[in-house]
Amino acid sequence: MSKHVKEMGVLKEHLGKHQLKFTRQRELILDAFLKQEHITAEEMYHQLARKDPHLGLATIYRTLNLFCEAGLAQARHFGTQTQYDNISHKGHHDHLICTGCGKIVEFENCDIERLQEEVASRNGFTIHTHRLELYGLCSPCRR
Amino acid sequence: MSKHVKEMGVLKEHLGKHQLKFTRQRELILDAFLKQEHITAEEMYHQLARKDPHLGLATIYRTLNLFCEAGLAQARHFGTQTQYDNISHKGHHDHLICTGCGKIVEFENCDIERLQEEVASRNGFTIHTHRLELYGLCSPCRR
DNA sequence: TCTTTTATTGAGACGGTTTATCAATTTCAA
DNA sequence: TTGAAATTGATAAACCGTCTCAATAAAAGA
Repeated sequence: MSKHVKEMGVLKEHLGKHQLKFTRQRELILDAFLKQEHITAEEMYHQLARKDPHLGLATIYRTLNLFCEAGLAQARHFGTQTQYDNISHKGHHDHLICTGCGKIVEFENCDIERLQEEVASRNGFTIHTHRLELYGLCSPCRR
Repeated sequence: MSKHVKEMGVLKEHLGKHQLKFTRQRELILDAFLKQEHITAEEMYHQLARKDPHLGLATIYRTLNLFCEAGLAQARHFGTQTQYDNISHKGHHDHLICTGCGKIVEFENCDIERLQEEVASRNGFTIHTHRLELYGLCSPCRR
C-alpha cells in the first residue's frame, strides 16, 4: 500500500508506453526517491542497503535515469556527482548556486515562470519542464 | 602581439600575487580561450594540438582552473563534462528544447534576466552566469 | 651574464563516478 | 503455465579530471 499513488501511475504509464516492466526494484526505488527532495545514486544505494542488501548500484543508476525519462526526476550535475531532483516534491524549484563554496539556495518565482511561458508560446512551444540555475557568489564568498 | 591586452594583464597580476610564472603555454591557452564563449578542456586540447602538438591535457586543465581563480573563467558542469565560460564574453543566450524532435531555439529575454538579478540580490548573491533551459514540444511535435 | 631557486610542464598513473556487458532471473501476455 | 522479452546484480570498462614526478623553463640574485 504505497502512498505515492499518483507518481506510481506516471511511472506505470511510462513503462507501458515503452514496453518496459514494473519490477519490485523500481517500486522500491521510486518509493524511496519520492521521500527525498534530491539525492545521489550513491546515497540511495546506502539508504536502501538495509531494505534490500542485494540491490545493485547499477540498478539504482538505471532506475533514476528511467525516472528522468518518465518526467519524475531531473538530473543535475554538480561537482563530481549527479544529483537527481524530485520534480513532484515541492512542485518545481530553481537553484542559486555559489561557485565559491558550493552552497545551493532553492527558490521559486512565479513571474519568471510566467515569462517563460510567454517566450515558449511565442515560439510555438508547450513547456513540460524547465531548468534554471543561477551561478555566482554568496555574500560570505564575495568577502 | 596579442589582442587580449586587458585579460593578459589580469592574468599577470594574478600570477604576480601568487608567485606563479608567466609561461608560453599560459599565454597560448589564454589567447585561445578568449576567442570562445565557452569551451571544454578536451575541445581546447584538440584545437591547440595543431599549434603545439606537445601541449598536455593536464596543462589545459590546470590552466583553465587557474583562469577561474584569476576571475577570467568560470567552470560549469554541463552533462558529464565541465564547461569553462569566458567571463568577458557577454552574448548569453537561453534555450528552448523540443523533447520530441530535439530542435533547439535560442532566445534572450531581458525581463527574465532582470528578475533573476532580483532573486539573486534578495539572497545576497552576485550572479556571474546562468543557465536556463525550457523543455517541451514544438507545434509540429505536439500533434 | 651565469647561477640558483622555484614553478611548470608533459606523460602517464590514478581515483571516483557512471555506463556497458552478460548470464541468470523475473515479468507479463498469451 | 509457458515462453519471449526485459531486468537484474556483479563486475569490467569507460570516462573525466587530478596527481605524481623527473625534466625543463622562468624569474631572481650575484
